Amino acid sequence: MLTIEVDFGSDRPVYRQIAEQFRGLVARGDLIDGEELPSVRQLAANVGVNLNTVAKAYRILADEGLVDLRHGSRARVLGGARARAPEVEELERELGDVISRLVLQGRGREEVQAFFETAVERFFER
Amino acid sequence: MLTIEVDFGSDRPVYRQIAEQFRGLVARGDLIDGEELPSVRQLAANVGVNLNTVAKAYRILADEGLVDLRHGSRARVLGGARARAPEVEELERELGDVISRLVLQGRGREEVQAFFETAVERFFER
Amino acid sequence: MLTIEVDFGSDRPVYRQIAEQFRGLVARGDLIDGEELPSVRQLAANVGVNLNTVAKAYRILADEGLVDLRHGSRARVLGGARARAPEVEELERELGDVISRLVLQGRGREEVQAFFETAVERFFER
Amino acid sequence: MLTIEVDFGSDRPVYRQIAEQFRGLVARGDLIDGEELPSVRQLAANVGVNLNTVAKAYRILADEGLVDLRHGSRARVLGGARARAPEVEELERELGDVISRLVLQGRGREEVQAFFETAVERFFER
DNA sequence: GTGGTCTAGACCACG
DNA sequence: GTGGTCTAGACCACC
Repeated sequence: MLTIEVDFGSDRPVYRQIAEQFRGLVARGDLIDGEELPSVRQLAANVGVNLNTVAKAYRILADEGLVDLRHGSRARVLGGARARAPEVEELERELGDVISRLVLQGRGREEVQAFFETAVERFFER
Repeated sequence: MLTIEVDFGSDRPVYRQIAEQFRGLVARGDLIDGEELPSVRQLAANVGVNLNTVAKAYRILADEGLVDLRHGSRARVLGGARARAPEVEELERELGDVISRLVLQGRGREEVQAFFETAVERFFER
Repeated sequence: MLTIEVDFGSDRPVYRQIAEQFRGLVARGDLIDGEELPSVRQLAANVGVNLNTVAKAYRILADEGLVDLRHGSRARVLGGARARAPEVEELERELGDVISRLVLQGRGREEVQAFFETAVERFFER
Repeated sequence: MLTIEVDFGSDRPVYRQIAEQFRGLVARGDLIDGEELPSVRQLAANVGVNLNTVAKAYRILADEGLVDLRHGSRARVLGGARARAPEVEELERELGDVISRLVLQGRGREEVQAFFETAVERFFER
């Protein structure tokens, strides 16, 4: 069974946390083309959140083109998935803020680089 | 004059966008110890938002230890400031999601690395 | 129903008065782990202040780690809460000034002691 | 020369910090009946604040009946000074909040008592 | 003139 | 229905 975990203490909305985790699973290849996602009810019960919250997460993934959502049948991962809008600018802005915060912690350029490399390794080698 | 820009279409609250930009300016060294920030009213007028919205952004920066906010005088950058630890875990999670999105755009490991390196360069060499 | 009272004549801001009273209720154990606070709107109406003023008070309590503030659901008291250290020095200074004022009212050392003991009793035995 | 110190980082207004320190000096008997306070200009220069700020502090002390303020001559300590309004309720409220904050730090009744006794000792034995 | 507080009221995000 | 964001605008506290 898939492990989805939610941090209720976080200020990131629950539905985003869920969507984000599925995005990660698809990006990593842990969920592949045609594979079924848990049903909304099942996942909601497992995670301990409202049905609508899970439904909202799935809708986001569908909007991004990552899953195929149909009435009556389970949500399925869409294979040749290529995320929707390029949104590169937003990613750049987001990265920029991460760098700022690392620098304000007193880290220099090399340390920031190292932090990034570790993150990439962790992603690809797991 | 300082350039602060706000995207009203974004879902990130305006006050956060403002705080984030100042954080960047301080991290980059474009704003240094003791330097004055624009007055709340001035900036609010320039950016085209309400006074309270700017005030909220300044309050965040003050809480992070980046600026000194005092009654009756302009807000000033705090020099030896080391921001309130922004929790490394959150930065890691945030980075992880950026990687996911890059991968879902079809980028491979090298391309992700390159994207990060470009971001770091852009930050440090400007 | 919770009783929160505000003195509009005081020079202490209303939002602080509200936060202070909740702090007292939690410290006294009148509000315990998991218990719900009144909704922002409800309390605002009861006390006769604006919604934002109450929200600001709740935000302070959340920042101190005393309550859990979450979108869509009521604010709740956080149990194992240990408030953000309020800096002992400040408490000492504050106490020092209270002593000065008591002395200037003509009270001697024993009377000051008695005043404090009464305050402690009142706190713990109610 | 009198030592008055101001913490610009504090959120307590400077004029109050100054008034508070004089109040302490009078309560402790370090400043006695008829004794002269430094001139507004002198003190302002020493402390590094605006003339008006010191003047405001002196005005507060005068309003409390602690000093005699006259045009043309130095401010003098008033001997049989008995602070103005009894304000006992405010002192009680203030003490109550100090107790709350100590308790929220995890201190029990005895520890709170001890904290208070230490404060009283420090005041009277210095 | 600076930042802070508060209001009334609209609209959004979340669960 | 909950808390969050933002506005327009008034008034206060501080220096």
